[in-house]
Amino acid sequence: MEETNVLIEQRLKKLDELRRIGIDPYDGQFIPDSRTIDILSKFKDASQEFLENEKITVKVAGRIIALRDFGKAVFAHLQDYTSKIQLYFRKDILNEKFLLIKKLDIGDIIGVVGKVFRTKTNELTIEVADFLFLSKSLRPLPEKWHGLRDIETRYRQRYVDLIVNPQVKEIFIKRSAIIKAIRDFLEQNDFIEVETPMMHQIPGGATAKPFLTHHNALGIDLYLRIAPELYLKRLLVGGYERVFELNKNFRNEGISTRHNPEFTMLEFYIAYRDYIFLMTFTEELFTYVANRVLGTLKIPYGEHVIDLTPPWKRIYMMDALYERGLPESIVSDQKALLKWAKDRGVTLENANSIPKILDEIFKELVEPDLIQPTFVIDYPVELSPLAKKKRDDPKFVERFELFIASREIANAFSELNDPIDQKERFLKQLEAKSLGDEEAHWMDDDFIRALEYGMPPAAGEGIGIDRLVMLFTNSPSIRDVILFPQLKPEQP
RNA sequence: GGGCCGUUAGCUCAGCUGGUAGAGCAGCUGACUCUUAAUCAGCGGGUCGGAGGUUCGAAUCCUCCACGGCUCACCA
Repeated sequence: MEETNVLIEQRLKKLDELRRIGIDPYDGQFIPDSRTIDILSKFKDASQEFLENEKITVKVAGRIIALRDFGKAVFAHLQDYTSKIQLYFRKDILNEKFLLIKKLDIGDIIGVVGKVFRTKTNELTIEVADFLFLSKSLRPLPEKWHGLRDIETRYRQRYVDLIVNPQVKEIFIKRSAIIKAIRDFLEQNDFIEVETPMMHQIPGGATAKPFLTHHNALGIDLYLRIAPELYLKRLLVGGYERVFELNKNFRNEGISTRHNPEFTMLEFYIAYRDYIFLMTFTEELFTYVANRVLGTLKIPYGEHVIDLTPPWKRIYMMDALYERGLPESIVSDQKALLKWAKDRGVTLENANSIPKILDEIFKELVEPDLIQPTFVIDYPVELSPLAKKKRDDPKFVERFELFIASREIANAFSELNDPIDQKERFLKQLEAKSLGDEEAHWMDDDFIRALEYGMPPAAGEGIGIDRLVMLFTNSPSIRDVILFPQLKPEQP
């Protein structure tokens, strides 16, 4: 990027002038002893008299974000990771070093040594006794009131967004806290965290289109994983009874406010439990995280207030459909079902079977109303090739999806551990694949082999972490909770 | 992929039915030792997203393209 403009040239000139008098503004060594937020809170109530007597000297480092020049005195604001504090430079204190302030720009990173005092307007300020260039900024920052608004620039140059939009920085701090809380909760419940392959020879564990890559030395194609599920279940076979993995999945599909091609997923598996157990466990997990990160169970999201107080609503998928007026008498009559759905404006492009039609009806007529946390229970077996069938109704599986604010946040089921049933389900998926269903599951012979050694009965769940963070930070787009969302290249 | 909207100075934005580009902030020069949207005086800064077209004349109208946003479709 060879772009130059007057502003950059002026800064390059200052850099050159500094170097000519023997100052390399990238070569500074400085270890701060205070963070701005600690100074501000420690002396929050200290009077100017007290500060005058105590002569408290601090060392802080950070970025200059405002400069006000008065000739023989200069005010500035310095921002570090925690907050920002005012600096006061005086010619009669800094003497010849005061001239260096002419080379200082908004955006520069400096280290400062000085005394804490209060200005006439009562603002805690550092009277600078000495300062050091730590990094010269060559590009101008966005202006101070409007900041950086342009969404494209905010995503492409997130570093600038983070410098000038403090609320953006807060979101990612919160994201980190959420993930830490999840890990702590699972570890308190005797789970261990594992890492399974991200490069799969057979992409499995979800219905989705994978990314394809190639390993040169092995001479084979590999797929970026669409889910870790089948590997985590192999670990159940191996004897781990509580495992989780919290990391990226990759799906070669559309990008939207709810989809990024790489996204973060929590999957966890627990032996000797079923999906009913997981509903309560999920309520506990969410309330633990919400209490720790937000300090409340009532969280604002868009125009709604989501109440995470358990127990959450539970409804059978089919009952939800009947509640919307679907006549029970037509659910096994594909033609009648199609007509009923079409009459209500449901789009049915790929719905070529009864379960898929039901799924479409559900998405269009039920999901939008699922604002408060709701477990939707028991799905048609065809939609869930890795879940255990219901004992009393083999057309359905023991599965729930958790919806909050009309979004699917979690998906869980009692895991299918019957190798013969699993093999048949895979064969059915292969059939669908041969009929053109690009996203049907692949046969995974090694996974069948693992099940043949015996997998304990278990329950497993996946939680979309990005969507969870969206919910907890009141963010309308997934790009607001992913530091570097995927975009098309800038230059063609 | 479809529809709608957007792209003008480093940033935030004006720019009417077509007449050759503006403001604020930021920057530069100068004044100013308690300001905080500092103030005052002066100055510089543009491939108007790109390419074609219409026109005497295009930031403005038309076409195509690129990128982005929202939305629908697709999709956990």
